[in-house]
Amino acid sequence: MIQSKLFGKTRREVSKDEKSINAELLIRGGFIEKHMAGVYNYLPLGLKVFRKVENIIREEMDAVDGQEMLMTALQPKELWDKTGRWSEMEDIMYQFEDGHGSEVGLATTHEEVVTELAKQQIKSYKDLPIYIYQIQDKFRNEKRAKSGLLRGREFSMKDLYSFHADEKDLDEYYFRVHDAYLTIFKRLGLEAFSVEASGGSMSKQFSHEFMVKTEAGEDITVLCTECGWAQNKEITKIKAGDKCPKCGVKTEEAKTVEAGNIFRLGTKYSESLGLKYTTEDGQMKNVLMGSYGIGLGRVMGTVVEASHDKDGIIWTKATTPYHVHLLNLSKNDKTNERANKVYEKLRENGLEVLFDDRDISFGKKFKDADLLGNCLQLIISDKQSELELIYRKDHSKELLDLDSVIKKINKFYK
RNA sequence: CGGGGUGUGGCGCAGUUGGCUAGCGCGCGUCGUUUGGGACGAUGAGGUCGGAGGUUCGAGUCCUCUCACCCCGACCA
Repeated sequence: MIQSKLFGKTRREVSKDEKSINAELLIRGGFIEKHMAGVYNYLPLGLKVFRKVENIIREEMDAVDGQEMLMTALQPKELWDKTGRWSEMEDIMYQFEDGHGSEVGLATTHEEVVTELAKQQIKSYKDLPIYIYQIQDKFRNEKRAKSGLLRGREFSMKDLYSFHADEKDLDEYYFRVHDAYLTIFKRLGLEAFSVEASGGSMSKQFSHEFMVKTEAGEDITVLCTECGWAQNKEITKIKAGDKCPKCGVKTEEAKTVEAGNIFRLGTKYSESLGLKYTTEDGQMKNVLMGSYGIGLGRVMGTVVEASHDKDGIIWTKATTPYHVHLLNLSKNDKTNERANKVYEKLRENGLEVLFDDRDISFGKKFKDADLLGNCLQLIISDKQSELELIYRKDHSKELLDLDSVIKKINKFYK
């Protein structure tokens, strides 16, 4: 991408109302713009990161046999009345009359729709188990939107729903998804760990939340640094400083952000919506369900919260918008020509390149490159015939020829 | 939803006890000089001061209502 043509300019300052680190850096970098409280537009650069997050999640959902589909956001009141959640969720659900006298709402989550759909597809034990997911926008009228992408009113979420004949099968799959989630966060470059938490209104059993340590977090987790035991402070009987119930080592408390959450729903929704299947010996039984969510924007915001410095964002290898940010510091025709060739050559080698061709001072280019936070920067100037590869994380640098640069970059992302 | 705060060119801000043509910095346009860590000079464009109503000879400034946004809290599949 040629930076002079990029839709999305960097800014030196951001509205004083934007208090969270993720919102400030993402807005300053031109990744997102705020449309209203808790509602953000994704500009091309932001979408680039978003897609990378999305693809990793998609790959791992496919790997646990999830089938992707897309459900509606606009839904009728009648459906939600069947589970009682129309009135239960009236504070947080956008509900309105459609002008023809029907009451409709924007989905906060999709258990109702997916269960209705499943009723048409699941009739027999032979149809089970089955796993379906979608990546779609959710709407929640949060009383107070805050923390940039971490708590929005409209946000994209991957939600997976599983359907099972018995508890054992549900449990097995639940922990399979649990591990898939850990893989997702690891691939994204986030240090996430799973935490036992309340099932809330979704489930009587423990649910699991996937937490990332950061000051911007809204949750407090009590955890053991030794064996990985962790519980949300809301439910735990262990106080920070107590001995870990599993291994006896002292526990501690940490602020965390919940990047994902998985629930064993059991028969809660199948009962209220009448989702049954026929067993091998001809009985009718309720289907057991699980639901599994990850907020994509929240993940993106969490990466920024967890990985930045005074100069800007430091994207992880998996989330970097471009593999390399090429900075041409020269205004000399010959060097410009060289820069164009380097740009072409990098792209021919399958690399994603952001090329800063703008007619501005070098200082700005450096500042912007650090703010945007691509993992690697590549400098071309009159000063040297070689290229200078800079690692965003620690600003270490090395002088290389083009072929070596390509090798280095490929190795870096491997 | 309770408490607190803020709304003035795109962004950040100043604007005195009500007074003249509403300023400054950044950004943007044009011209010139600059080029290894947010350069400099010249010049130009850009505003119904969040909105509505009121008080007054006169309102960015005072009053009432309203909207939006931020912070703390409550809430949060």
